[in-house]
Amino acid sequence: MENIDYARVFEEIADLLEIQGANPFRIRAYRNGARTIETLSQPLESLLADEEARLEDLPGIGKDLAGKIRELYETGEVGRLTELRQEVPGSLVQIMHIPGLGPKRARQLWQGLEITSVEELEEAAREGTLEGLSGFGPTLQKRIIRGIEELKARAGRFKLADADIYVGPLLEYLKRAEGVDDLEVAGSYRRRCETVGDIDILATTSGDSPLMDHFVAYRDVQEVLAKGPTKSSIRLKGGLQVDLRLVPRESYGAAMAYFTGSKAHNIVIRGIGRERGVKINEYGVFEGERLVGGKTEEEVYAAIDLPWIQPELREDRGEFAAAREGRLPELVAPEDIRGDLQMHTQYSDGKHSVAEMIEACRASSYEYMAITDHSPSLAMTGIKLEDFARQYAEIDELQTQHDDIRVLKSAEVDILEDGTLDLPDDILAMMDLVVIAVHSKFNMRRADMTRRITRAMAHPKVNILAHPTGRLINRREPYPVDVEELVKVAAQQGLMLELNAQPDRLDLRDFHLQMAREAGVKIVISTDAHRTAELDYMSFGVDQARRGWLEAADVANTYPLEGFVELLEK
DNA sequence: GCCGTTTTCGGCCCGACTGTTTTCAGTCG
Repeated sequence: MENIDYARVFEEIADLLEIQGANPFRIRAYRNGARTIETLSQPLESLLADEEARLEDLPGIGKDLAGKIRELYETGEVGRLTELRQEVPGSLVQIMHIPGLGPKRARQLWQGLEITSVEELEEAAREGTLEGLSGFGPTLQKRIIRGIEELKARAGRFKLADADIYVGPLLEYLKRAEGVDDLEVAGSYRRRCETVGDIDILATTSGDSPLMDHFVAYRDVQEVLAKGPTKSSIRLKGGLQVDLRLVPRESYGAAMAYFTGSKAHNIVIRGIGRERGVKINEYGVFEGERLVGGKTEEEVYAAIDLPWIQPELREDRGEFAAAREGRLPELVAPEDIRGDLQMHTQYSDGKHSVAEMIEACRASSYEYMAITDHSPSLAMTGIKLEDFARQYAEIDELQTQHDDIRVLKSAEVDILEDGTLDLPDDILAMMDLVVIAVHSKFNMRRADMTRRITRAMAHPKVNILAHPTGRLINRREPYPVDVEELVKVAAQQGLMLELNAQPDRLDLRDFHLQMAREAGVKIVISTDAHRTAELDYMSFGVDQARRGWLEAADVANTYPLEGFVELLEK
């Protein structure tokens, strides 16, 4: 099992304890433990195998949680969780994750109306039988129905970052099977979509390879859904479905193109093929019955007189015209990134100190970085007003110790309801750059929200608008806002827009990035790291940027320090 | 349930806001 699977067990225990009304600090201890495991830089199971390593040395893991980790490792389950599931219907956990509902209301539904599943809840909400429960007014009922609809729409889809956790080790395992030649993931995973439904792996083998047997024998298989000589399907313990297809070598490129998609992209390919008198399918390129290509993807595209198109662009969003006209973008790559422009420290809600964040950025060979703690209006999370001078003095002091990285003084300044900024001008004046963002009052009307943000963007000190739509993948819709207008204002005022690389934000969306690029607005890809390990989220930001057609020149933090600083001047 | 320059039990991050009520649960970061 992967670390995330261990973390999920602790999260589930925490959820069930919460419904039971257990001690909140005990609940938090489980969540802290889950967090520690999830952000561990090495596989928990390699620690477990290491005699020397002590789980109890991990932060937030004591004797009890360490015991439960070992129990899960050795037996595949945790007794306490099994007990809890008997005491509290496990399906209440799903109910608890519907926006507007929490542990108390989940328990209320269960004990008051014997509702234990999302289906029962939906029926009750639609029939209005929730009225009888105190606290369940008409607004909340509507919210519940909407929440359930959103839940269904995303059912079974994994965030790319979560899928990544499973795919790496699985591929490594599969490559160890005898006779495996090619092995690659296709599908939305290869296109680096923000979420993936399942994982499609294609392979070619030589001789009598045991690949399919090897595949279904993987240690993390929950269920073998199908097994045949050319296609097998498994469900992993984490719930992710993986299909493995064995294809003939001469069809590998055609199959790769076909299974990478998108569907819309493939339809265009086949259509152009038909115009030119060739048939293109997952087995190859055919003239009549004769196979004339398809060993590589290049051959497929060549059959319709086009250059190979990057998977991230294959959405039928202009890539065919660009390919025809020789103006496919040269997409930004992880190694182009020279700095990270949003991160938090212990001064606000970050886990690590300024010094630790600097060390981590130096380890990434960045040339520059910005410390952007939350402004004070975020209750108990934001940095205290009087701490800015102290933090900036600390940065100055640390800066004297390093000439290989420039530490920019900044803050993630909250945009208040009226579009003013949450910090006075004398504090803003101390900063090298100013990042602004919305963190509260999401339910404004679209026009009002747009005006609120553009007013904040008009402040002369502002450089970057962070996570411009506020959406959380699978959890929260974007607040209503006119992104086109934000892009226009950014272009007019020489502001940059952030592409937030947190795997559950990836905000802006790919098509917004394309829009910004066309308007000449520079994008910064920032991790918004709240701990050193999260600086690695940069790669997900780069994936998203590539889906948005961005080249290095479109991304401000690919510029050398001097060039980046010039971009700050408006 | 974890943690500790407190070694043994008390502290652990919480305040404003919203929808619903009339005292509270859930949501933000």
